[in-house]
Amino acid sequence: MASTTRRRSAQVGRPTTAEAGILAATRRLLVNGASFTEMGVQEICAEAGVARSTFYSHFRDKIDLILRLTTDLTGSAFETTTAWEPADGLDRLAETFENVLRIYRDQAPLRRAITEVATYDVSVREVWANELKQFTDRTIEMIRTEQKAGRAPATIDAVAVTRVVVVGGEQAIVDQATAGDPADDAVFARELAETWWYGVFRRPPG
Amino acid sequence: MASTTRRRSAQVGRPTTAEAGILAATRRLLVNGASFTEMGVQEICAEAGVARSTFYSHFRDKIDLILRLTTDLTGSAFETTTAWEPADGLDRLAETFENVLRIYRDQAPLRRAITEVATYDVSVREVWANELKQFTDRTIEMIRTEQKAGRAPATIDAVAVTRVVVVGGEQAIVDQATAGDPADDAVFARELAETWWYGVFRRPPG
DNA sequence: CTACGTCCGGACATCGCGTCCGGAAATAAG
DNA sequence: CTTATTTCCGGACGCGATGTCCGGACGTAG
Repeated sequence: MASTTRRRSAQVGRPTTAEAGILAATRRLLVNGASFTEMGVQEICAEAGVARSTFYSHFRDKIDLILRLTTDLTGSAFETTTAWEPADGLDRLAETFENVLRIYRDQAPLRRAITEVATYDVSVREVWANELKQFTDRTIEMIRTEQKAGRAPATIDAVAVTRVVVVGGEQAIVDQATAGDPADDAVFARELAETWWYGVFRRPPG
Repeated sequence: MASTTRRRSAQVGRPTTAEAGILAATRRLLVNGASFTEMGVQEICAEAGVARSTFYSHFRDKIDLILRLTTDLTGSAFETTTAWEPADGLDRLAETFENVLRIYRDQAPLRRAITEVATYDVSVREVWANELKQFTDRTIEMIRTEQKAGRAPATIDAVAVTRVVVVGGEQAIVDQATAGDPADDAVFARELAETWWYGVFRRPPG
């Protein structure tokens, strides 16, 4: 419980508070390739130079920790992608994916951890699905607009194709960011952009 | 150690051996929506009506169990997809995806469990990646063939676009199979097929 | 009957989790 | 300086799950 009469310690604090230390240590361990599921609280605390009991006075459990970490990557990638719209054209779409890929490379370990936990924990899965939802909604809207303007075939099922685009695209980007060579990022981004462009937004009329 | 003088029991055996019982029980629990990571050995044995010690005389640990389960879905989906080739055209591709979706719906719980464990266990991840590899290799080959025949643009980077197609496509199918309405399967399959067809195999020349 | 293989049931050590508490250290208020 | 308050340490505790081990029951094949 925070005091009402005192300001919280470490106001501009050099002596990094334990909570921030734990967050940073976890990120560090993830960057080093550790699996979040398999790393213990003990291990995290050792890396943070903090007592194990201190961990539990800041986080309810490991799920709470990963959820707190999730907050850090709100926006960024989503903002980048949602800035693009069909009128910007194919080249700008490829550029957008290249930027997203850059962001994903930075955040890769953390994103990996989140999807990792999301596969078996409901609360994390829900948080993550919600992050994707805003993106899904926007894509559906964009496709419908293109259809009304006659630039995309009216026969496209916007909802179904959005599943292909968002779910599939996200996974492909994650895969490239984790397993692919950074030198190939530009080529990959271009291919992803062209596939979507000619396969969806400018698909030839049936 | 198996006897050399006696044949192994249960040769055609009705009295279902404990091992098969455990395998079946695990599958049953997965179908009921349980998370493999979160279900204990105790739980599995209770469902199988088997002593916990018996589990360990058949499986080294839970990873061994999931690996043994993986064997069950060799082929099937892969065989179905690799049967298709570009000469068969768009309609047949849509049909193929519909079939794959049917298979995935049957195997969904097991596949979910495997990808679940694959996110944090190396051995499972390797086995799974190897399953996908044969599919990846074939796709790259198909695209190159189309390029040589002048039916697909020579500018396509076969390796990069295959990542988009295989990794992204697999995930989209899994998502539709787990979260999508079965009634929408045909529409989804059609959209996936058209996206690939016009976005990759028959992408307009740059 | 005997040898063998399979399974049960329970004991055991071990480990990680989450809780709890007394006390040290640092810091701000009086 | 003294005191109150916050933060953290360090360790104890109970709990549940893991993986190992063993004695013995049971059925079956020689």
